[in-house]
Amino acid sequence: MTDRIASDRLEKLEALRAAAIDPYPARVPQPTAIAACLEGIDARQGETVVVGGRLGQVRDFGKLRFAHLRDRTGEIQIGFRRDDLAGFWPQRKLVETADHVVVRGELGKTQKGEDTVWAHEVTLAGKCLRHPPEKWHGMKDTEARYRQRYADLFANPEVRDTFVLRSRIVQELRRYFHLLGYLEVETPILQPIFGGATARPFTTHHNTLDMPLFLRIAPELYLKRLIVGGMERVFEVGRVFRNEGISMRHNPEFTMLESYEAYADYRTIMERVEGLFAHLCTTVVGGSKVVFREVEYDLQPPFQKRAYCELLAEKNDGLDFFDGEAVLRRARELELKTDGMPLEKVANDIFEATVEDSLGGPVFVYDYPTAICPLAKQRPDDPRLAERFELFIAGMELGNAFSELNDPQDQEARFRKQLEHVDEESPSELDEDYVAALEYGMPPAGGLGIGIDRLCMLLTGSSTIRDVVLFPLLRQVKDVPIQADQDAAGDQSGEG
RNA sequence: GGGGGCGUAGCUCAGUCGGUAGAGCAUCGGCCUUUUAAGCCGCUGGUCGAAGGUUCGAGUCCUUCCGCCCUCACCA
Repeated sequence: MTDRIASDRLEKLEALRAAAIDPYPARVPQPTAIAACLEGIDARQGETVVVGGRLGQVRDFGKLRFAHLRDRTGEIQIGFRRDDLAGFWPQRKLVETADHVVVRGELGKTQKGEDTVWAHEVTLAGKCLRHPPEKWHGMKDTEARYRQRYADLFANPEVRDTFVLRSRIVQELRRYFHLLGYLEVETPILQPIFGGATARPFTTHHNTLDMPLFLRIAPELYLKRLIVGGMERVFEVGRVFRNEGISMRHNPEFTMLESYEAYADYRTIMERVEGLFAHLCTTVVGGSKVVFREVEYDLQPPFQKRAYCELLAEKNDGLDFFDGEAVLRRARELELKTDGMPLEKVANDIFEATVEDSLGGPVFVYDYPTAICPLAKQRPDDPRLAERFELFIAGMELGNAFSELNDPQDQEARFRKQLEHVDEESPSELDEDYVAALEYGMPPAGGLGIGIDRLCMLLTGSSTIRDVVLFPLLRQVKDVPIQADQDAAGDQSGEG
């Protein structure tokens, strides 16, 4: 038996059909949520209920069998007694672990006092044809878990808990912005010019327009066009795509929150971020403390605030970001690449190499050098610095925010400067339409970007991004054992 | 892309020095009306990731390839 369709389960399927039982009926009795059945159950003994879900381990005593039934809301034991199930009894063994069933029965208890639905009518709702993962160890193989998340989800309940939590995090994040009067919007994912971040894009092509397109690396430039248009407070939660490496912190497509608020600056946005974390702590986390990679973090605002250049100097023997010679010297010490790179990028690499990992946080790192912030407004008192901050927690960059540059001439000049060092990560052309938008006048505004996946990692205690992404990108394979054996599985081709 | 590790039954895993391919669970058969990792008895189940090589003999040693994980690089 090398095929993954279990032959014994196929035989049962055929036996069911022979007994005129549809293993995949179009309609079944509508079940009520198991959690609702459990509510006040002690006062409801003998009440008839209908529950539905996937069948757990069956414990067979000949004329009596037990199994647990799980739906999205909870789990309850089902008791199958021969004397109550004259019609179903001959077929009882054709319905087994991992099948979907709907059971009509009465609420009761076992001799040991466990809440149980004593079945009077059993309807097979969907037959499972594959061997389910092992009952005790669950599904451990990480590759199989990611490739077959559907099995991971029912074999490992904590996986589902994580994604329920993720859903609630996003829901509460939306609610937080709605309460502040923000409007949720959607902007193009297919973009003729990519911008708003530094990253290699995915490329695609529109046939009818015969036009090359990029999958967005950030929604930033479109959202700020909306600020020009007078929408004043907008946010978007959406997928962005970066054609880069995969790691515990990186998936090629990930979810980003971006928000823009007119008449705000980066100080306002710091308050917004602190308010967001406070909101998430009370509504989702149930406290301000989270444990991530065995370290506890307290997310109670206010957060620590540290100046970028100070941190750089602290960790690098007083290094001055703007002292080119010292920067190159230090970069060589750290064995960082320097050839052909702009000095500010080298200096920032030093920052990332020496400072970031030590930022347990939560900490706002603020006032980044303007040279590495092409979309942020300069500090009026020191144009070398930009009004920008990033939020670090657990050494991870979780958020990025700035006072948005709204001077169209300055913006165009900075775009032109970017084009001097063209590489795969830089836009290939100047986004003239964005400059045109700014020329119509954008109010001063504060903008924010938060990596939702990383936020979820932190709040769910998941050490890898793949545990908060339902279907992380994996290399496609044709010949691993996970694929059904064509011969044994019959005609499995295509989905029509 | 660089470095390290791993891949054995449907699932979770052993497999010693190179010498007949193993266990538990699941499945199947038998007993059992209060179990909950049910229990007891019996059976079945293998392309040892793939290909090649060394050897009388390879799960084990060598080479190449595939996949996953970890780590570094880059980013959020």
